[in-house]
This record gives sequence, C-alpha cells and structure tokens, in this order.
Amino acid sequence: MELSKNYIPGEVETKWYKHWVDNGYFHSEPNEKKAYTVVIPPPNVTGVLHMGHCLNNTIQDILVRRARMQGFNPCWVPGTDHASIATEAKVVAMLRERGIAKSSLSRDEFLGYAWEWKEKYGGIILQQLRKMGCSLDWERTSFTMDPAYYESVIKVFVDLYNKGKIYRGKRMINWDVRAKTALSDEEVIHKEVNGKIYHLKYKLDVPGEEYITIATVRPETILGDSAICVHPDDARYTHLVGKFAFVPLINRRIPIIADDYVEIEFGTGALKVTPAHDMNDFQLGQKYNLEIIDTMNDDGTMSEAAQLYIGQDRIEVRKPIIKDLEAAGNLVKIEDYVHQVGFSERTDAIVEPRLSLQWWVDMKQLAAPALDVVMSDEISFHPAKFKNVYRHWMENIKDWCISRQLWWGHRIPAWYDEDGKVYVEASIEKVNEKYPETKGKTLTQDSDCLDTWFSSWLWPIEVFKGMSNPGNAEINYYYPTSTLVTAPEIIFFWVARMIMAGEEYMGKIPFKDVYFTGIVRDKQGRKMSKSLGNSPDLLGLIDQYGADAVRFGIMIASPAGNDLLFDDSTIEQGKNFNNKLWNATKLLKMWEARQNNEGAIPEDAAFAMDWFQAKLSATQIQVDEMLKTFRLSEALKTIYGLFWDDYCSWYLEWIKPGFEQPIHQGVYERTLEFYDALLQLLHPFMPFITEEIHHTLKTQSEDLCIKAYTAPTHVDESVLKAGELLQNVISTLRDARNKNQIKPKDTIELHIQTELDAPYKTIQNILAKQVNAASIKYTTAAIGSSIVVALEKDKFYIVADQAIDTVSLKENLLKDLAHQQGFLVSVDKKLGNEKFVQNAKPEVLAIEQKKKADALARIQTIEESLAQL
RNA sequence: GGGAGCAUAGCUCAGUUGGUUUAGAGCACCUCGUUUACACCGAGGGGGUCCGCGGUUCGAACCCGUGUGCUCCCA
Repeated sequence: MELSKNYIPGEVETKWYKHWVDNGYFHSEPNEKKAYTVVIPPPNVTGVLHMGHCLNNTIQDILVRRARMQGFNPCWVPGTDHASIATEAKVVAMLRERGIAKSSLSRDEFLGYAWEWKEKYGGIILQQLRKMGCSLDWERTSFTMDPAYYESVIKVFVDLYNKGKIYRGKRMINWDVRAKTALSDEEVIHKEVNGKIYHLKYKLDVPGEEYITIATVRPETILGDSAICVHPDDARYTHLVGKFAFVPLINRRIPIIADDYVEIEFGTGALKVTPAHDMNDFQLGQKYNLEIIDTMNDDGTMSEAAQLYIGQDRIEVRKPIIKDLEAAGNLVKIEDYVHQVGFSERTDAIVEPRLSLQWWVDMKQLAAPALDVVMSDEISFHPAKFKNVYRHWMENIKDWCISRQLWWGHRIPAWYDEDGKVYVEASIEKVNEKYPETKGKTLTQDSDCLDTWFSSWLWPIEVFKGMSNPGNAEINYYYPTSTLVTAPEIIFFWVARMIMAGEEYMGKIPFKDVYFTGIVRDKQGRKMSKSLGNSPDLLGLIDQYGADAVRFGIMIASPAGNDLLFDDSTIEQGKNFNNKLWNATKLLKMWEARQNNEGAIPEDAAFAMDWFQAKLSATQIQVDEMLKTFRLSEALKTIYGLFWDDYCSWYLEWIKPGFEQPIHQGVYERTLEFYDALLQLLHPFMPFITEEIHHTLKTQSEDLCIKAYTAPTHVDESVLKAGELLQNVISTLRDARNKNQIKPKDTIELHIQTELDAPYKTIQNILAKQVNAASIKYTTAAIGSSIVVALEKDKFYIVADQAIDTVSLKENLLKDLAHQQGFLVSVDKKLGNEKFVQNAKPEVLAIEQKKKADALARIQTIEESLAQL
C-alpha cells in the first residue's frame, strides 16, 4: 500500500466518526462496570460553536475517551439549553425582519414561531461537536424544554413554594429595557464608562438661604427625586436638615434629611435621593418613608410621572435636560467622571434599577449544604483557587430573582383569582382540586417565565430522569456524575446552583470534580467577542487543519488554571505533529516489507528496545499522574516529547538498519508494539489520526478507541541511565564535529579512553552509527593529532581528515574548565560551612560530596586534555 | 470600596514538603545540513540579577514583610 506524502485529515475524520457511532462505542447503558459520567454544559440551542466550546468539549472528550480505554463505562450526555432571553431575542429579531411585531402576536402564536426556529436551527451546534470528534452518547440528547424536563422544572417550583423557599415580593430588580424583563444580579455586567458628573443647585425653601448644590451622574432622574440627603456630621449642612428644597424644573418640594450613608468627601456632600431608580436610594427611601416616584416606562422612556420629556428615552433626555437646567440657572458645573455602569449580559442595554413585583428563591437555606460539600472537598475544584471565590459568594448570597417577563421558557405555575389571591400548583386542574373554592372562578396564570438557570440547575439529575422518574435504574447508576468541565464565568449561575439542587433533590452532590477551563483570549490577551471580531472561525480551522490539529493546538496552549492565548501557530504545530506521526508510519511500512528472522536480535537493538520500554513505562506512569490531577496540557506535551524525541529522534535511529538492509523481525514487531502504545496514550487528545494509524500499521482485531490501555512494565532505572549516557556522548561528539567543521558525511575514527569500557561496548554500534564513526577503539593513552573531548571522567579522541583547530579546541576546553571551577567553588563554600555540615540532612550532604568529587574528576580530565594540546 | 490571584528565557509556561551538578520545556531565534520516513525535516547552539527592596535560614525562584506593575471576581 502506497501512503500519501503527507497526512490528509478530511476523509479520515469523517470515516472514523461514522465507524465509531455505527458501532455504538459512544452509547452507554448501565452495566457491571464502573460508570464515568459527564454531562455537557448545554450550549444555547441557537448557538454556534466557538473557541470556548472547542476548548471545553475537547477537555471533556479527552477525559471520556481515556475513561473508555481504562475500562470504565463512560457516558457523556449531550444536549442544549433553551436560553430564554437569548433565544427570545433572536426570534423577536427574526420576526421583525419578516415585518411581524411581537406585540401583534398572542403568546401561543409567538411560541409557534419560536419552536419552528428551534427545530430549524437548534441542532447546528450538536452537528459541529461531531466534527470535533466528541464521543457523546447521541441517543441521550436532552433539551431543557423536553416535555418531561419541563414538568420537572414546574414540579421543583411548586415544591420549593410549598416549602416556603420561593416567594413573591416587590423589590428593586435589574431591569433590561430592551428585553423588557427582570434580570438576576449575575446577568448584569459592570463596565467602566467615561461619563460626566453634574453639579446642580436646588432652590431652598429657607429664608435667607438661596441654594443647595448636589452632584449627580444621572440628571434625568431628578424628576423622580423625593429628598436630599446629607451626612449628620457635615457642618456645612446641619442647619438645613429638616428643611425643604425644590426639585428644579418641576418645583416639587422635597425634604432635606441626614444619614451617615452619605460620604462627606464625595461631590458636594449632598446627595439627591431617587428611590425608584437607584438601589441605595431605595434603601434610604424605605428607611425614611420617602415617596417613590417611578419616572420611567418599561422600555426606558420617561413616564407621565416624570412630568417632562414624556415618551423620550431616558439616556437621550440627558442632553435637553442639561440645556434646560442651564437655562433655568440650576447648572453649576460639569466634570469628567469615570464610573461603573451595569449592562445586560444578553442585550447589552444599560440596566435600570426598578421596583417590581417578582418571584424569588430564598437562597440562605439552599446555600448552606452546598457550601459545606465544597469546603470539605467532597467536591474538588480544579484549580482549587476557585474555592475562595465560591465561598465568598455563598457566604454573601442574595435571594435569586427567577421570574422573567418572557414567553420562551417554563411558565410560572401560579394562578391568580379576581381578588389577586395566588395559587401555586402544577396545573389549573390541580389548583381546582386542591382549592375547591376556586372552581367556577376565573383564574389567570402568571404570564412570566422562569430564569433559564432555574431549569439548568437540574441538568445532571433530569438528563437521567431523576426528577420526573425518581429512583430509576439510570439515575441510580450514573449519578453523581464524575467530572464537570465548565467555564469559571458560570460558577455562580450554574455550578453553585447545581450543587444546591443536587443536595435538595438527590441528597447527594451532583459531581465529584469540577474542572474550570481558562477563558479563550486572542494573542493580545483580549477576550474573544463578536464585536471585536477576533474570534476565529472554528469550522474553517477544522477544514483547513483537521480536528486533531485544532484539538492539539488548543490543548497545548492551555496551561491548567490559566487563560489561553489563542494563536494559529499552535494549530500549525498540531498539523506538523500529524505529519511527523504519518512519516514514522511510512518508515515502519518500508521496514515491514524488508524483514528477516535469522539469528538472535542484535545486541545494540536489544539495548535500544530495553531503553525505550523503560522510557515508555516511565512516561505512561507520569502521564497517568498528570491526567489524574487535570494537568492535561502538560500530559500532552509529555506525550509529544516522548513520540518526537525519544521514539523518532533516538529510538528509531538507533534500530534503523543500514542502507537496503533488512530489519530483524523481532525488532520490527516490538517497534510496532511501541508505536501502538504511543497511539493509545495520544488517542484521547487526537482521536482520528491515532485510529487511522493503528489500522494502517497492521490488521487489527480491535479499534483503538475501545482498546484497553497497555499497562506500564517495571521501569529499569539503570537502562534509563545508560540511554542517557549514550545520548550525552552522541550530542557531545556531534557538537565537536560541528565545531570542527567535519561534514556530516565524512567519517571519523573514535578512540575512547576510559577506566570502564563495558558500558560503551554494549552501545558502540549505535554510537558509531550516530556519530558516523568508521571505527571505535579503546585506548589507555592519549591519541596524537586528534580532537579531544572530555565527558565525565572519560576522554574521546576524534581522528579525522580535517585540519585540527587547536585554538578553538583550547577555547572550548578553557570555557568548560572555568565553568567547572566556578561550580567547585560554590560546592566548596557549602562544604566548608560548619553549620551546613551540622544541619543538613545526611543525604543532602552526600549529594554535595559527590558533586565535589565529580567536579574534581572533570577538572582533572580537562586539564589533562589541555596539557596534551 | 471589599476580596482573590499573578509576576521565571523574545512568547506561553513547568519548577512537587526550602538542598536533585551554579534554573527546565515547547514555540521563536542563530549556525550547519537535501545520507532513501519526514525541510510540515535533521544535527548543533545561543539566550534568564527567577519584578525591586528588606527579612528568616547553614542554604531561598520557593517561606515572611514591603514596594511596583498586571489580571480577575464582587459591590
């Protein structure tokens, strides 16, 4: 079979993905094996794959594929989230394009369009995960609005309501004026904004005093002012407390009050109080029983209550109101001011604090057990630093606003009678059943939906029907799940709440380990975003480089616990690695065609095999340890080095037969086994090419993807040391050849002066081949007119046709000598220190003494070599 | 304003309880090289006052204090 010059990923990847799925390798059913369960963080149903998903799902696939090869029964559940605000916004936009206004539709008509949209575009992201090679159990695909899931969400709402953990209350909430809905605190993004601070004077209702000046960044809200507040200790204003002032332009008379909430140093020390439009002002309003004047409509325009600018957007009103204030003589000055402004995570609209009647979850009780399981490491966070972040949030937790003024989502199961009395049950029939007095009355269901996260917090439970069919065989087998892989950004939105739901409804943690990925940034460290346009086209990259190369590139650049700075160059590196793997395969295929099995395995090849076996086993153990502790990037680097350097650059060169010579069958077969073991190690990271090569090497009875790992053998440390010595000698001699400008094809004669020649004799064939020596001889005396190189206690004499450059030779030796002497000084300093000798552990002392002896020996060797020049 | 974290080679990072030959890797860089797996390659090489300052210790990249710079989370 003729293999292509370079590896071509496209068809290979399509072929193997289909093969794996057709054979049901990714499907799991409960069995006698141990489960390894992972639930995907469900992407938005309308989403398309981006770099964050790529990182996140590659990591999950690595863990899952590894578990499969380790003999677990892995189950990785795919699915999507209905994403209420995001999806509703997209559907509204789509309808607008078609000339349909949401307000012209009934709820049912709108939901019809929304479902239509979901069916059409909802699956795209799941298709894209297939391209990446993700070994998801497609038969278990879930959606947070599947009928049973929907019912479970409602069931949880009713249950928490009955337990008194859900209540309805009028509070200040974050209002998204674009989506016209409430938001939870977590959905508000605070950004620094360059704004202005306006100093405005209010006329006083005090004889002899003209004005009091306040400072505000939001002049448009003065129309809702109901007081002015100063600090009780502020001497400038004490005489005004209890008096009144007039709101400019509308001349409303408002009281001047005192409270130590006010910062004396800030602005003018006098604060205007607008209880309807500021969280803190609202608190003050409650405390002093101030009037709440809501001057804003739900779309952010000024309301009737504002009296002026009615119907104009509150942000746009800022210009005219300042003009009018200036004209009226109320404007004192305007200064530049940088401050924090809240934006909606979903629509990017400036969020308005607003007083509103909403549904809330009482978080205090739910948080306590969820905090314990993390602090006690029953659930382990990786990296552990997120424990602190988690604790801080959980200890200062606020109630969760769960109602959203949207239609796409789980509708709140609350009904109101004509008197406004509320009944919470799963359906109107159940309301009638439980409250017979409601029969015949007109009941109206709450029109709001639940926050998306109120459904996703059940994800690890309900994908196994643990809520709709409690105690079924699957939930018992798969729950708790093993590892959750997610972005740190949703630690509060999702991770914390899943732990709460797990404790509340299963009485158990939902997962053992949580691995927080980094955030994908561009080369300059900026977060990837649509608006910056710095997000690469993932599918384009896969088409260009292949999924394996993309997976390699993103993983090699992802240090555990850090953000990853994405750059094409690591994907390029991945592609080069593919080719390296491919070329090694080509070499083995050439050898396959030319084997013999006469006689015993040559001594040098036997040494090479023993050495690589030891190296392989040592690395297998190392990689295992790294993966256990979620150091995935390091594990990949280690495997990369094992293949490229140890296997290709050293081992294959050591066993390589001479020109047109056959290879011993025993060596060939062992070499093939080594390669397959390497492919096993690499498979979780780069599944496609490894499966392809596994089958290219020879006819296999089993696919790599489900093949059990070969266990490491005992690691022979002395063989590892011997290999290291060989590598050292080779590198040193090659360096000497280079520096003396001996051309690679020119042969040399090598003479070794050593007290112990046995170790060299085992490896001398390899050594001769690697440094292109025509002969290797052992000597007890110096060899004249040669290049001399000192290594450890031994000396190597290179005899070549080349003229010897004594000057540079001497230079090198002197440089080495200086280094060794410097080193000796530092060791001597330590050993000469009485306190060190007294206090250091015996083994440390022994090491220092050995260092000294070695240094002395080397200095002697170098000095002897210098003397011979 | 409150909290968390980071600072090691040009870049991205390792460096396990302080002692493992006067600090390691990958990429980038420099020199040489198309001998039949691979130039998407091979061989070799250069490159660091471990952010500054002080302290603890026989001994500090590592522990403590402090300064500076950066990042993130919360309000």
